[in-house]
Amino acid sequence: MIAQRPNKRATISDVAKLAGVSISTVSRVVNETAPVADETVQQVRHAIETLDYTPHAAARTLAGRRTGTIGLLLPEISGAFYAPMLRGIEAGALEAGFDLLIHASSAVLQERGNGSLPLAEHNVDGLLVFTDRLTDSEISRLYRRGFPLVLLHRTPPAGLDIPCVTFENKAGTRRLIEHLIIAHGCRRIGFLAGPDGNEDSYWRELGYREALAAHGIPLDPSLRSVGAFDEEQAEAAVAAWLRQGIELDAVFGGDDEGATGAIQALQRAGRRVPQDVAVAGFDDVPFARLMTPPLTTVRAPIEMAGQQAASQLITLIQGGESDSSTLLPTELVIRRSCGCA
Amino acid sequence: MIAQRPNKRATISDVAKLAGVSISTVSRVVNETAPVADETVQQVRHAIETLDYTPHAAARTLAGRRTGTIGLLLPEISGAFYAPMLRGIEAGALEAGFDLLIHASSAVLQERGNGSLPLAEHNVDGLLVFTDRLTDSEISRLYRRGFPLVLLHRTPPAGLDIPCVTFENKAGTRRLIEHLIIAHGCRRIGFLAGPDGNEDSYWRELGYREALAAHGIPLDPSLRSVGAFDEEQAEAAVAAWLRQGIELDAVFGGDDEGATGAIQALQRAGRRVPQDVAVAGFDDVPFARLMTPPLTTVRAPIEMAGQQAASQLITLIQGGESDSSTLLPTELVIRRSCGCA
DNA sequence: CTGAAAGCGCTTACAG
DNA sequence: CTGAAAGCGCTTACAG
Repeated sequence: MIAQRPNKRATISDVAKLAGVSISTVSRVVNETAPVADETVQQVRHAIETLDYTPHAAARTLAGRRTGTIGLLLPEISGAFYAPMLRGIEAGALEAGFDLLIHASSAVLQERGNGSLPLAEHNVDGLLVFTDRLTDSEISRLYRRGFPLVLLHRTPPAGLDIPCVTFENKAGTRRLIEHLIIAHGCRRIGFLAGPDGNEDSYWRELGYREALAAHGIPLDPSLRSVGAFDEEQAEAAVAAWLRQGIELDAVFGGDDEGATGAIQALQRAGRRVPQDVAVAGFDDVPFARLMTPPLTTVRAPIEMAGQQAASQLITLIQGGESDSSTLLPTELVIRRSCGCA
Repeated sequence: MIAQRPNKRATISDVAKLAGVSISTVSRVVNETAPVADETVQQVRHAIETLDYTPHAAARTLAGRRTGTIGLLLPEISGAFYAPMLRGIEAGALEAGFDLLIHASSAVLQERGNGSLPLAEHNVDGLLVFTDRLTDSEISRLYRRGFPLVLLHRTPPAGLDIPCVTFENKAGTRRLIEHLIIAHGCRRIGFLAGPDGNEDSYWRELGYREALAAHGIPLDPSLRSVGAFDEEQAEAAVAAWLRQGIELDAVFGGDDEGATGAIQALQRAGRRVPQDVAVAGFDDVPFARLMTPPLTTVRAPIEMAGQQAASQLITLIQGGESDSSTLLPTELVIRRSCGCA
């Protein structure tokens, strides 16, 4: 068993005393916020070292009115999607010297017992919002307070000029579906939608429709189901199609997880992929190329999206201007699951 | 272009004024830290609501000497390993009402320009350390200050009584290797070590050796290479074995990423898995069961490890006692890559 | 280049 | 049950 023994820490006054200067001067050498005589700097530095002094973040925040931290609101941490996204956000935050506070709870911005919000104006200087859990009205409230906000994969509520960064979902999907149509002659292409209300999915569906329309293929509503960007749900959806005897020559999984589930269902039912049914995804998650067959998909710059979102947020925090909306390019990645050799 | 317009916020004094009470009273109703007359409570609550008041975290921290936040130090965010680990840590933190601050930089605990540490005594109440980047001496320094610390996948520097949580690496690996030996008659089993100095890998190697010894199989040093828990490095290592004409009837990838690389190298060289060479991993990452062939591996309770580590840290922070070391059980997961049907 | 002082927004004894 | 006051450890005008 281990118990903790508390311990006194050096403060700015201790340093000032030891160095024989005022705390203002210590603050100045620590922050390089005003010129200080060389000799004085040396004394202060030495005192800092011998006392192992480290400034107290909360005191700084309170006195200086900034936390040096950005917050991230996530729906939940799972799936291959998150690692690259977090890496990008971390990179964006760090390169500007900001810390990252994350909240993946489903109850985010729910009040806590003590009445404070888990992630709000006071522990972060701004918020990156990637979740449907935050309602439009909560977003409005923060926005009206002038609190810096950047949305990921989600457009702002009507009338609010909040920056958002998303992928070029529609064009990417359209290119993918057209490849299926043109190169592989597919005409009955199943579409697996994402979770309800998901905007990425909304645009992908538009791209899907455009591709069909452009090639004179009528839209068949029975070819639409919900995979929810979830392997299991996608598998169930495709299994249901198969059970109902719905003819398919391809299925677009909505994302790579959905494609994975689709492949499972197909193979389980004895269909060969891609010989009997082509399958394609979206994201190009690290595992996509390792699947059997390797997955044809649309590469989304997930990491870059995270980094850009973080950078934009920090620009806003620092009083700068930010683009109101960023659409990151996507790229078709052709592998074998579509039928290409 | 979007620019930010700042905005005034209500403070505890505003609330006190509006409610016609002192700030002490407001503090008491907000924190439920002392009995307050019902009527007063109502007035204060009402004032809080009309002013949309939210306590300032930094002020609370400064006055109350706690941040309500735990920090996490990671080497880098990548691989299928991280999502479950983060999920567990988040869960552990949240259930105790703590926030999570993460740092995945390689330069962690490196001083910043302003002399403050990115993650230290002042922005967090305790630290979860899962990285080799933090040297033993840095850990000692924090420990000596009485700063709550919990180590993940790493034992404390000699003499320091710091709690750590790890997997049952040795026993799990031994069971796995014995399965290869007993069920599949393997005798020339390649071992792919993790990154240099990695403790998980160290124990897995001991388990590997024990298994061989228990079955009278001599240790062949040429059967050891470094995969670094990385797909590409593992692939290169196995490719090198093949090129050198080293005979193998199985390879243990060190972890699932390593196993993935091994399978790639083997298949690329025309060897069938598992008919020609069996392959096994460690972790049972979400994708393991989806690989071709489905991967035989050792299931590590990654998410639980994260949660336990967070809980233990919070126990320490709250002045409680914590186990000095937690060894989480692992479980053999037999699929097809070992040769089982 | 340097210091004294006010103030950031809270919590927490101390009185009553 | 309630308030006045000190103090948490800094930053930042204001003087000099």
